[in-house]
Amino acid sequence: MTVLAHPARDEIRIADVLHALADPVRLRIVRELATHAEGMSCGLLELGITASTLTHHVRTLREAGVIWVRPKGTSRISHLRRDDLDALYPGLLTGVLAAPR
Amino acid sequence: MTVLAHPARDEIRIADVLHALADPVRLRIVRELATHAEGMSCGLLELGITASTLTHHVRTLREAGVIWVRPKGTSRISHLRRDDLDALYPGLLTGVLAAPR
DNA sequence: ATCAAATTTCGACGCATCTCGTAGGATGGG
DNA sequence: CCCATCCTACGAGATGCGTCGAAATTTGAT
Repeated sequence: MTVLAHPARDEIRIADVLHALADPVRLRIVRELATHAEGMSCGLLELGITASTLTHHVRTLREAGVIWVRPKGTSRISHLRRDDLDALYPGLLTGVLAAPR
Repeated sequence: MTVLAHPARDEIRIADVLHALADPVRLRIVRELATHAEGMSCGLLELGITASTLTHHVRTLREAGVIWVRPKGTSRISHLRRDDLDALYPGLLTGVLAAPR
């Protein structure tokens, strides 16, 4: 893959973001990334899924505008687009991350 | 139907709420209900769907814990569970409703 | 150049979901 | 009691989604 496509802030749509967050696996990824502001490789997470499934979820989050993904060596470093999401939907991310269940 | 089942506050799960909000039609319903604190019949909304499809969406929102539904005559009055959602996920509803797109 | 590690792509499989039409129940008015 | 209105239940069709395995790709190290 040459370049990873990310939506600009003004291209992010709330329905896509909500759909991206609605999956249990992706929600776990987002929670983990929220605790790693510097970014991290999602492949290091213990998610109980195969690598190909992880690729699918990371792409879903990226294309929805929830995370940034940049190559680093053979890995991909992901991190939350907290600034963009907070600007577009103030309180949404906070509310989701604060969820007791 | 005898009684409409609603999850108690502590039974509401974030994944269900996000899934319920992730559908365009349901998001429109939630936006409309947000402007009618006194509640309203969703059948009055111009959503471009059939009655049976509306029933499906209203049930999805109800079972996820997003709305209350109570019978009134031949209609069902729906209203947002804003207090419960704000208590569980402070900021989430605000962020969703503030969404420009 | 060769090899190993991380990730992606592709095809496929179930399962869920959104949609509708039709039929049926519940409520209120006459 | 009859009927109109609102909503629900059921079945069905089309689509979408999460998952996997196998093969291919990319990058860095030896």
